[in-house]
Amino acid sequence: MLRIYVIDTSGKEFNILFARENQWIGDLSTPAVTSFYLDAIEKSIVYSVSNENLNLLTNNFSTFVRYIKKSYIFLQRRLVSILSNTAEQNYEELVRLHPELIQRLPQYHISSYLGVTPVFLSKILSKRARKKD
Amino acid sequence: MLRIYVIDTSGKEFNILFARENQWIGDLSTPAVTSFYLDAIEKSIVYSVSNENLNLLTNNFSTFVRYIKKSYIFLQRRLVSILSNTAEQNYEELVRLHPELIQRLPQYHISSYLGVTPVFLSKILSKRARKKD
DNA sequence: TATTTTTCTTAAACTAGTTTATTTTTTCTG
DNA sequence: CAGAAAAAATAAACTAGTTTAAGAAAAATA
Repeated sequence: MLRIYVIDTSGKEFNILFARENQWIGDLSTPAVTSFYLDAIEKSIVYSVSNENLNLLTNNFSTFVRYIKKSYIFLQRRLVSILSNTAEQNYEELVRLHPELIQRLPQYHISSYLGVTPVFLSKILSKRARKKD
Repeated sequence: MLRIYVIDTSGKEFNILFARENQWIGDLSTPAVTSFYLDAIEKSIVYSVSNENLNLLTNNFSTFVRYIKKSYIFLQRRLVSILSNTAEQNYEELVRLHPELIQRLPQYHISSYLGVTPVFLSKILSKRARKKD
């Protein structure tokens, strides 16, 4: 399992994207704009595509177009969620759409993905647990 | 000038993207996922591309790839800003990167873009004004 | 220009989320 | 399996952002 994250000016990390088996992950922006870091959360076998080969793909096939279109939609959806929902709602959505991530990732990676502190996610979870009684 | 926005479950609008003269705007997601609305903020002349023609572009040329790549990077950057900055910092960034939007749009469209209430943006502005004395 | 409508500001009480510190639980390592 | 290290929970004091409501300013319209 891999993740892409950024570090903001205050040194805090934010997870942007996770990748599981057989998934593509990458960053299309030029390094100048923002620094994205790629990190293996679990032991992984990774194949990489050189920039030249990526350009060949880009120019000749619609695979890349489909990939980036999908990524775009995913990102857009995430932006909308983060703009319009509370962290609690976003957590529920994550449980609903990607339960396997919650099983597999340590809590602090989830909180970083949701854009809240680990402490606050823990609060959300204990509230959730109380509710289920 | 155009905008694309969503309406969340509680009926609140969030601006996702603005388009000025000679810019492309659109939504790639299928209607099933989320409803995006397109709205002209000022009197505009708009040209549209049919889905079939868009597919032709997509398959044969790299124009579309460049466009979507750029959009993706823009969106990603916005997500990072919203995750890691306060609304005040995001406003300053908007002033720095897109001052023309601030001139041109009513304040409530800006606040909706930043993901805060108009009331809170007004607070930010008055604080800013006090600082400049 | 007077009037109506829309946008913006201000204030006060509230809720969501942060920070820091301490304790408990879980996981890793010898 | 004991001890160390890492992750998670809890609490308390704080800050960022919301909500509601009322008034002021600006823009549109007659």
